Amino acid sequence: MAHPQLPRDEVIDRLTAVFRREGYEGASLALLSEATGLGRSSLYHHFPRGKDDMAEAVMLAARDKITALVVERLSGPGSPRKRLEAAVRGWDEFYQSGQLSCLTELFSVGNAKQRFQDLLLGGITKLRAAIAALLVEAGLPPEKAEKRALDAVVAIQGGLVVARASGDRSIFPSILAELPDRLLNP
Amino acid sequence: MAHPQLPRDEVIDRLTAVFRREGYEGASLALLSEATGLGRSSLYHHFPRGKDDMAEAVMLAARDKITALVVERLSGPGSPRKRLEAAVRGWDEFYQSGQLSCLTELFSVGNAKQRFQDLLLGGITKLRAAIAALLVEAGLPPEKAEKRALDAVVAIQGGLVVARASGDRSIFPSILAELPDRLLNP
DNA sequence: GTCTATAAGCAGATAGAC
DNA sequence: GTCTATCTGCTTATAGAC
Repeated sequence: MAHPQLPRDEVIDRLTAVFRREGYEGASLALLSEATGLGRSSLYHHFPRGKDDMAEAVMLAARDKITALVVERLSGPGSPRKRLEAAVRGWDEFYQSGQLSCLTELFSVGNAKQRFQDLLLGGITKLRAAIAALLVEAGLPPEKAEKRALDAVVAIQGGLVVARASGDRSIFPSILAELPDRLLNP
Repeated sequence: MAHPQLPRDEVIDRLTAVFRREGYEGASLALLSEATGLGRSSLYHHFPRGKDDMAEAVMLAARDKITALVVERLSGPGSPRKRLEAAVRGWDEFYQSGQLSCLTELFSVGNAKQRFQDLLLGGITKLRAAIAALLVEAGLPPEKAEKRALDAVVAIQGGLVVARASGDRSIFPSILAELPDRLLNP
């Protein structure tokens, strides 16, 4: 493999798959190298500070993706229910129906926690805010909207954990399907 | 430290703390040795297959603890609400109000996943069954009871993830506090 | 049951050729 | 932009003294 010129986005996608499967500590340079088809030194060329830089790039790309697939749909045009349903499809796509684990989870353990806590907190905060704003617009009192927004984030994260630990692929889609009614119910 | 004769249960508690903080891959023998005050070789004396054996002992001890603190309380004497409230106190104690992460989460990633998936699945299944049985006894139709039992497990796991990622200590206790009403409501 | 010493291998990381 | 070769330190694991 001489000059494959794999585009950066594709490289980051493959790195993301490894971090999701193995966790931060488990994602060794050997695995990351194998997944991308790049030698270690090539990885260091693209990510000078090594694994740290790769993890950061993965986190930023995930944030952008969840912003496009979920957050922007929540605050886009259309009725609150339609927007919520669009966001639900976005979550399903982002987590591939629960088969993929969440980086939030994996990057909040051990060494990775200290480095990425700010990013994690920011991501969760924005997501909660976008859901709450939609629910207020749908007519819920602000306090109730905040509470349900947190419930939604908790249900999604918990759904991913339980789905993975149970090996049951139906759990996550079923949680997502119930989300609109559960949130919008008066 | 010559012959401290630390009881096995205490050793396992200290190992548990490391696995919870660092994850399976992040829990190195150096950290495990430091936490227990035992040299590497002493650890191998107690756990001949090394880290694998330690992790297994930690998982089995956690299963026993959650059985005593939660599952047995759910199926114990008293009204369903009282039993549920007792179980909620058990969860709070087991997770120290959400400050501790769940082994379910940490052991369902990478290498650890293959080795411990059976244990994880068994634990979640028993917990779901115990909650569902209590809800049926409280008058809910079986299907609804099953669904709410899953919701409860999801809320707890998700609450731990979100609490840790947010660094907000109030989230987990607040989820626990709402659980009885949320589950028993007709 | 604990310790010291050590082995063998893999981790992350770097230098320099092409 | 990729490669090969190499380095240092840490990883798991074992042998054997006390």
